[in-house]
Amino acid sequence: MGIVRKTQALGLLLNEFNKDSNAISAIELVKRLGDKINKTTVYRLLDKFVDDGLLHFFLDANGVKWFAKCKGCSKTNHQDIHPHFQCTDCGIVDCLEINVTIPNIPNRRIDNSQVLILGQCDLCIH
Amino acid sequence: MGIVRKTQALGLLLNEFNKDSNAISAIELVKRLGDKINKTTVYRLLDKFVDDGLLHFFLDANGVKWFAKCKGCSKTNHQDIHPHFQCTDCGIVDCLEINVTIPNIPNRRIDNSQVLILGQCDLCIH
DNA sequence: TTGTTAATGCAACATTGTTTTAATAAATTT
DNA sequence: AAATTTATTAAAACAATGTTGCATTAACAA
Repeated sequence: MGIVRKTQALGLLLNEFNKDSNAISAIELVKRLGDKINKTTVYRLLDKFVDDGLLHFFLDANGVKWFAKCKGCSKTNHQDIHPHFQCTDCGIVDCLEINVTIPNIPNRRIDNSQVLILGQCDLCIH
Repeated sequence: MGIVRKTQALGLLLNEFNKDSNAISAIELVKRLGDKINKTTVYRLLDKFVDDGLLHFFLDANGVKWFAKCKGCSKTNHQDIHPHFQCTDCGIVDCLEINVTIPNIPNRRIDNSQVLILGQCDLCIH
C-alpha cells in the first residue's frame, strides 16, 4: 500500500532525496533521521515510496540496501532498469544512465537483471 | 589466511560442493551441516576457501550470500568474473558461462562488476 | 608420543531489518 | 470548530545472518 497521508516524517524523508541526487542507503537514512523519525517508520516509508514508483532500490556489494529516485516510474510500471555504481574510495552510490545488454541464454527466461559496477567515481579518480 | 590442516569439517563442507554443481548459500550450508559443524566454523571455512581460490561468492537479490566453485582461480588471482543466475521459481542459483560487456564510463574507473540475472531456469521453464 | 598451534565449538554480541500493539495525528465528517 | 475515523507512528520485542572472544580439541611435525 502506498502513501495516503502527508505526514511530517514523509516530508523529512523526501527532503533527503531532494537535497542529495545520489542514492542513499537505508542505514544512512536511519542514522540521519534517527532522532526525528523512528527507524521502523523510515523503513516503512521507503517501502511505500517504492510502491508508489517514487524510489527504486538495489543492493550493493555488501548487501546494503540503497534507494534512489525514479525517473518516469509509476505505481504500476517500474522501469528503472539501469546499472548502479559504487565508488570503492568514497563510497558514493549512484544510478548510471547507460545500457548494459544481457545476451539471451538458451533454455532460460530472463526477467530481470541487476548490474553493480565498482570503481572510482569522477571525484576520486583525480 | 587459507587452509592449513585437513580437518573433518573441511571434508564435510567440500563434499557439499562436490555433490552439487550449483551455487550453495551460506544459510543452506549452515542448515545442512548444522548438526555436524558449528555455524561459526562453516562461515570461517567458507572464507578460507575463498582466500585459497577454491570458491567465489556473490550476493543474490535478497542480499543472501552464495558460494560456488572456482574454475582456474588461485590464491593470488581470482578471475571468476561472470554473471550469476537465480531462478525465481525454484530458487536455484548458478554461474553463467557467458560474457556481459560493461561499457566504459567517462571520468570513472571501473574495477569490477557484478551481474545477477533473474528468471526461470531450464527445468522450470517447461 | 608428545608438543605446538591451527581449528573448532560455544556463548555472547552485532547489524540490519520486521512484527506487534498501543498511542498519535492527518483527514474527513458533522 | 469539534468530533470521528483510521492511517501513521513509536517503542519494544523479535528475527535472520553473521562475527568475535576465548577456552578446548585435534592435526600433524618432531
